[in-house]
Amino acid sequence: MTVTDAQANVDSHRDEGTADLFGITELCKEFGITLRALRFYEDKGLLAPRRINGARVYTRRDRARLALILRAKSIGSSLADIKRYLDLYGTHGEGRVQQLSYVIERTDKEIAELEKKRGQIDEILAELRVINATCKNQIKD
Amino acid sequence: MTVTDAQANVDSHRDEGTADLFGITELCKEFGITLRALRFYEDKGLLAPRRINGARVYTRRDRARLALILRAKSIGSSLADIKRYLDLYGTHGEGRVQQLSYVIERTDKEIAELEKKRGQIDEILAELRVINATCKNQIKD
DNA sequence: AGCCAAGGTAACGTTAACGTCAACCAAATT
DNA sequence: AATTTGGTTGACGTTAACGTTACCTTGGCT
Repeated sequence: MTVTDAQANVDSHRDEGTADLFGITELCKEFGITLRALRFYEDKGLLAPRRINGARVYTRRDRARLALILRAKSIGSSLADIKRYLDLYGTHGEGRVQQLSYVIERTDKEIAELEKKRGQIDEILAELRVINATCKNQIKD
Repeated sequence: MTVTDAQANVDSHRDEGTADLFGITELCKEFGITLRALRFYEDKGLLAPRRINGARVYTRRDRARLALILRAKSIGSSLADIKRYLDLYGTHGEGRVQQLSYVIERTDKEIAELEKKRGQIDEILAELRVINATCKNQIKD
């Protein structure tokens, strides 16, 4: 993931183009989740796909949000956290100064927390590597 | 967290010395968890403190295990995962070759998963930093 | 002896994140 | 026309990880 990739991801959150559209089954298969889960995220306000004749239709923007939801889930964030998190996308770009500074403040905090979490992972990794190395030494004799 | 620290942590999992002992309230306050939670971890087989006259008495080993439990929880591991995880500590050192290679295999897998998780965090971090920088640019005008 | 704080078990309640029906609709196929 | 396919909304069930309440026990203090 390069900086350019990250920029592209962020950009796609602002995309509303009708170019690529996805059905619910399509999206579920792509991300390996169930229909129920995807609808559940919508109930919780994490997604708001268009409706065509009642059926859900997802844009690239929705798809990007879903990707973010799943990434955040995989590192242990709750859906409630993720919702607050998602609100940071989309509103920036044309906001007033007050809005902008709020987003800056929020992202600063989120960044700090994520870095802390990464630190926890590194600690566990260090311990696991010690165990791993110890075993390999033992087996060498 | 240096390599030496990690080694010390792993070592303390093998310590059974009666030197430092802790009561349940003491331990709970130190780690900021409730009595219920600590007892719950015991029910789930993550801890097995000594009993003195019915009351739980924790050793440094138990304390180290608890620290690991909480670290793992903070990055989104379930208690069931953590249990399997904890089994990697303690059995290595005097095991037979078969046991040792099993531990090596398991730690290899866990390490891979943690590194993947770390990658997910880095991706989210990259996106957040883009948003953060964008806002700061906007506000500069 | 009487009491209280700290500890114990047992059992029910709660929240998050879905899974699992059941019943319905609408377009496409046979 | 009937059926299959793919979608919809409830509504209830489930699992994990505790919270909460109720009710004993025990060592220490006065």
